[in-house]
Amino acid sequence: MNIGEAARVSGVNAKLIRHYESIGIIPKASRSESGYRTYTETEVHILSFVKRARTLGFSMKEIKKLVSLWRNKNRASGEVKNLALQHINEMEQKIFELQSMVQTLKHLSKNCHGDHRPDCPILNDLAGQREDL
Amino acid sequence: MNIGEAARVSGVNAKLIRHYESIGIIPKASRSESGYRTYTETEVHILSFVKRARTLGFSMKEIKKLVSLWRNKNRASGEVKNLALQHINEMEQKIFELQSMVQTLKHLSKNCHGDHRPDCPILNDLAGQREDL
DNA sequence: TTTTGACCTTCCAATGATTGGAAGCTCTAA
DNA sequence: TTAGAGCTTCCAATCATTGGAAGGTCAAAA
Repeated sequence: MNIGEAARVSGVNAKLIRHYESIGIIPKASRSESGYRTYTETEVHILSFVKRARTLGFSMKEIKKLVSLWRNKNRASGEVKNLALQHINEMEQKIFELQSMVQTLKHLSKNCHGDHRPDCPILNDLAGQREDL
Repeated sequence: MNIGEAARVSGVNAKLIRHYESIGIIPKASRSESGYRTYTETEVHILSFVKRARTLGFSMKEIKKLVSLWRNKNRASGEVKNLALQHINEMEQKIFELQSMVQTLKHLSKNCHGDHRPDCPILNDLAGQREDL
């Protein structure tokens, strides 16, 4: 299987597959006589694994760890769980921050006429003139 | 006021102030005889404005727009409001995505022993073996 | 007066994840 | 044989920020 087909099957585009290989996320692909990368089902499986982990918001650093844990038959589930729990915490923190920003901006927007008039509570806030919240 | 003091007052570090100047977010600072950047209250005010907008999650591109709207006395509030509303939508979308990831990962973690045993639902999911959700 | 140390300057590189393009080689089908 | 799709490598850009190196400037202490 060439890189193009591996990309189609795994859902990770060819450019990214080469990149993942270059930074050591996935093992180096074997090559055909002419130098083309060739992939087996196992390797495409790893690519799908990476794709899924990205969908779940893991960083490439974390994914590197997860892939190695997965490839290690004697892995302990504790390490994986810790990684997941830590990742959940980070995401929940991020959600909290975003919610706080949304709340502030919604409030400011509600009080902004949003027409041709120049007075704008949003700009006023940014300029340091806070209104009561 | 030198860049160091401007950084202290505005809360934007010196390195970043130079960077903001170089990409045109803030106007070029005037210089002392020896070439040091000098800042007035007005310029520090702009820096605080940028800082606050970053806190609210605006991109530098959006902030560039906001700064120019702010500096333009004849600005219409409509444009600012649209920018804010669009930004709110993007953040809410991001929150939704994060919440979905958290939900999935929490479920998988709950069913993971998290000990020395090798069986791990999190890895199983990543490897493509979805359990019922 | 010299020296120390804090502060300033510019420039270049790295981060993280991905995307883009250029230049060139290989394969397949017409 | 040639067109074009697919592959190769390498280098650069994105975004916002941080880091370091190499060197000039300023104020106060020795």
